[in-house]
Amino acid sequence: MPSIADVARLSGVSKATASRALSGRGAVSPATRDRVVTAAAEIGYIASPNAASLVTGRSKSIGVLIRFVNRWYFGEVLEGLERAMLARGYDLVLYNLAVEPEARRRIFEYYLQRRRVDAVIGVDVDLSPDESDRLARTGRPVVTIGGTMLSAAVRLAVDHRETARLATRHLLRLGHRDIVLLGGEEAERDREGVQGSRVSGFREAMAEAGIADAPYLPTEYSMSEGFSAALQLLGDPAHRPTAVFAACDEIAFGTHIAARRLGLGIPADLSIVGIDGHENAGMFGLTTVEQRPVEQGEQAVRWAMSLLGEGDDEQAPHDVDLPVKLVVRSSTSAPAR
Amino acid sequence: MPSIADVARLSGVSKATASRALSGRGAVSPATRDRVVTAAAEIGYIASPNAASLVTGRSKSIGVLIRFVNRWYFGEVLEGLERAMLARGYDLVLYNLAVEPEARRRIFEYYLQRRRVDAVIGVDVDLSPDESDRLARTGRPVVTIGGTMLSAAVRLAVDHRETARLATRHLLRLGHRDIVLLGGEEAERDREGVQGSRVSGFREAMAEAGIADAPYLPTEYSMSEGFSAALQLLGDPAHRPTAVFAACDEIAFGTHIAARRLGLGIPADLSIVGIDGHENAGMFGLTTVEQRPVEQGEQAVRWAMSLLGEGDDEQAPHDVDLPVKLVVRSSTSAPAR
DNA sequence: CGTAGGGCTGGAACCGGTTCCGATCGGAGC
DNA sequence: GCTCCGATCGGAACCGGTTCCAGCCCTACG
Repeated sequence: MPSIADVARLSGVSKATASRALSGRGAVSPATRDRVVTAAAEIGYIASPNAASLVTGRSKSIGVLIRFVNRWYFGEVLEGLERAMLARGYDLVLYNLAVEPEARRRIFEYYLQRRRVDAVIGVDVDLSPDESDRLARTGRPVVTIGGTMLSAAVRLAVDHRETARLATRHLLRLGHRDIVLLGGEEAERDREGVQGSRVSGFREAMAEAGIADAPYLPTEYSMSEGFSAALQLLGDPAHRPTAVFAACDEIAFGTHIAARRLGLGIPADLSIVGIDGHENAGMFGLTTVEQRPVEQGEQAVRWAMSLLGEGDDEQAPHDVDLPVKLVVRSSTSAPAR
Repeated sequence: MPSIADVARLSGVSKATASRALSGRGAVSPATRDRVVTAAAEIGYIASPNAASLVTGRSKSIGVLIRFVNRWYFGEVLEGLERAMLARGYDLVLYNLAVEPEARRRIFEYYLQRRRVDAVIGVDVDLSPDESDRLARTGRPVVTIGGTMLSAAVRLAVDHRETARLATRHLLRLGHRDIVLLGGEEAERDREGVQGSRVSGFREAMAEAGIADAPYLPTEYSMSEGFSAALQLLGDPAHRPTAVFAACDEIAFGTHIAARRLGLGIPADLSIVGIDGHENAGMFGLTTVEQRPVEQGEQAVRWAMSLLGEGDDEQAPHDVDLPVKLVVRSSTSAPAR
């Protein structure tokens, strides 16, 4: 492996000038810069970021703390993060928080402390005050997409409350009154304070329409859980709602399948609206409130770069509202009768 | 940030002894080791792997080259990789190959060359000879799960041909003769040479039963593509097969949904068998050949460690056959009539 | 009692970069 | 012609570890 000393020798300059020529910092005459650069190319020299990090304190890598790694939304965000980092010369170091508590502790007490990453990006993770504190003490800039991270300098988030209102109002406007929210897991209630949850957005919109305490069924964010919950909910014809608001598209898919299995036509007998903009939404003709997870990842990297002083000098804001968009397909219509 | 010099000073020894005491290499008296260790704990010292990597050449991180990051199988493997690396003190550096060619080139020509990772694990990636060569020249040990990587020292792979045979024979044994394979994308034919593809396993099993040139429909490995392909395949009652062998579970799900939409009962009018063991297989009652992607990831890390000399001294084999298992559920039965 | 040998330890070199500081040089300004 | 200044460059220190090597002490053995 060629080192910068080899480049220096080959181009007849000192290590110092070779470093300056290659990094672009400091004054070097155009002629010598040329010589150094061609020499480096000739022997295939590539600087070791590890060595550089010792003195600069920058390792050209970013840690990603992610809530899951194997769910649709997270895979998409990860794709965006990866792509954006790759374009800027940064490595992505992955820390999955969906592990047992002991392993999670090690992430905060050991991995994040060993000055390996220049910044941390969180993806929908909820940190305890202690974890947040430990993260803050590393002195690294922190960006987060959703979740609760007290130590984040920049927080990107979709307004869940508003998103839920959008979806709910769409159903209300079509004439539905008997709507059930599927989703809104227990845990989400804890996050209420931060941004407002999907549950409260749903209930607010319903309340505006004069319907108090609109019902919801806690469900995990997965197709199979949505399926079983929907089977239960829709099984009794006497108490069947005319519309289901699924807290994510995968729940909506499960609901869709359950409904058809029960012989219900969609949207004839049941309207369904989801949240996410999942790639399979089109296949189900699902009306949904789209978010753009890949772009969310890219944007998170943009702000992380800005915090690291590698950005386009835009001032990083503290809070960014991520856009969502209602996309109407064939799964919603006015209720029968 | 405390450095090893701080630890040394506090415990009254030299940097050299402190290093020996903490790393466990070299002779240190139990008494001084104790002093050093407690001093380190007291000031919260954590060694910088970057600094250590300079002299040891080991950075305590492993690069993961992955074909996709946002598909079920890959998310599962990633989970296993992450968990296993975390347990052993290694960082996971992610390189997603599902990027434009220019970015892909940079991964091989730049990122993998900057001696950041100690080893590379590939997940179902097909490397060009040039890419393989570049990877080999880094001198890093390489482990791969599936795919084609010439430079891999250890290759874990399910026997796709055998897997397809298993699934096909299951259908044949139930009495099906009219079976169509959904999947077997174009690209897979190129990989024929390596391990035998699902297509050829299917055809061989069919040929054993006296059916030559059994039909298959190239389809991308996704639910929505499976859905449209199945709609097309099953739409014409005159040429409808009695069973579909889906090359992956997501295609099987799509087929399932398409079949029911066409009013077909499963398994009454159509049997379906898939491959993967997807978490949603249970929901669809899908008969499938299970593989264990999380465990595959864990195993890949085990062998990488072994190649790095951190393993349990087992000799790393060159080829490992990953186990699969036929799980029969309600989506298959004898054909009607 | 002398010596060999082994256990422990510290000094110093080193890994591969970056950056501080001082030296050199050439040209502008007087 | 002399001074001054800025551009350019090299030497050396430094980042935070690891490891080579030499030296010390102590014990075992002849």
